[in-house]
Amino acid sequence: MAITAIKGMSDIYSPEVEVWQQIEEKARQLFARFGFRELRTPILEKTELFARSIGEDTDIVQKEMYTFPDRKGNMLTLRPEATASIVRAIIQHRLYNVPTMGKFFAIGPMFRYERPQKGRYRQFHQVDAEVVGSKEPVVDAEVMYWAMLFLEEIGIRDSELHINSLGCPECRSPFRERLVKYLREYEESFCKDCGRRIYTNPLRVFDCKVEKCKEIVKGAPKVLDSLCGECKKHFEKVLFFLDKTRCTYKLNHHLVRGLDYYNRTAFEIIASGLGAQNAVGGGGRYDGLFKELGGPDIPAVGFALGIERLLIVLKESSPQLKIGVPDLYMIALGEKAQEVCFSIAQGLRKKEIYVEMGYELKSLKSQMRRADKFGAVHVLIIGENELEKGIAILRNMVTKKQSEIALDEVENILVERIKKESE
RNA sequence: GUGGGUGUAGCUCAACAGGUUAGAGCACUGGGUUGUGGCCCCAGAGGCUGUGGGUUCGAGUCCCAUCACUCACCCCA
Repeated sequence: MAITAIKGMSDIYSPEVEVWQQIEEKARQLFARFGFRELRTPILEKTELFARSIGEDTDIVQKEMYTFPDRKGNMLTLRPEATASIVRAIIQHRLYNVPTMGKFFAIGPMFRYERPQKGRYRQFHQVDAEVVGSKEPVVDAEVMYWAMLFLEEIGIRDSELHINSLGCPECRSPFRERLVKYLREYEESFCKDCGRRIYTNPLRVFDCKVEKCKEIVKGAPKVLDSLCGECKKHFEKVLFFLDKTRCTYKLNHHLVRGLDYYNRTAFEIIASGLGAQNAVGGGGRYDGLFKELGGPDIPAVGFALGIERLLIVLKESSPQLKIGVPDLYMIALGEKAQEVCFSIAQGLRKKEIYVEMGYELKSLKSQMRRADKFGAVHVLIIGENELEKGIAILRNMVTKKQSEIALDEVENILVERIKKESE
């Protein structure tokens, strides 16, 4: 049995990889317009970092991390998300003191040990953004706007922005108590999972898919009604600025995030076609995380988009993009001709022209077929006859017109012609 | 970790209720007069039917196990 890739981890190759490149390129461009700087961190970190930031009791830490000892016995973990590493790096290098910084982005692989399914893989990739140093609601709105604009620019139109506020530690715990009290009254009626959730993570009961649970939850106290004055004001301003961006959004008081570090603003971007996982991205504010990780008390907001999920959504709507069509396809008939072809090809490539050539000395017919498969418009043919006359034949595959070009002028003429066409 | 579905050619799939050399389309290679592509025609190559057992005179087909893929649950991007 041949060796295959690890479960849940895939090879990305053409033509799909070109879509990846496009998405990444687009993200970089858009980040630049907003003043984000790239921050590349190692994909491996000390396990403790994730345990402390994501939360010891979360599923991610409990059962989804790729954790193993290195040769010295130190426990290491492949990052399951980007925020923790970025915050760690910012603290470590005191990047919060650099006045021109504060907006960071990262693009790269994340790892979670889960059973793969549609839109969920063990190695997956995220576009991640973090803004640190401001507690202002404008920032929350701007970050969400970035995400929505990005989706629009890569061609995803029918996505929904869901938003909620989780409050701060002060208003969250009284709310939690009230919620648990309410849920307990119906304890018997809940599904098995929710019965457990009441004690492990009561907020999660909100997004249970079981009908009877949904019914009960309708009457439950809402987070938004329990916010303290400050949190309420913050949330209202976030919505105010969001309105200014003309992004449409939905208040979703059932929205809960799975990581411990979130407070106040929480949001998710939902799109169809993803199967059971309907979120292409999500994020929120995490004002306490820096302090938690031993840094100064700095507020921050961020989010992540799953590239694989973006691709799934895109696949349904966008047409296949045409890629890699050579500017010129060169055909050589015979060894002598191949020698000439070879040097012309390299010369043209040096002048930034995409040249393909047939490396096998096959019949003209077979080489023409290959040229056609590449979709080449211009084909240059050199055989024994041409060599004798010191020329090459240039055929336009669309018009079917052929012309002769002197061999020693081939490079210049082609460069000129092809560059002119591509303008 | 739990449950369902599926494994036949590079890809998409056939093969009545077990029965001869396991087929088709697309893709691939060559050819249709000597050196000209697409369309069409002809030919060719390509499979230990995921793997290992079992039942049977006989297994792609039935049974068991195992692996892989896939979907869903838990949870998340």
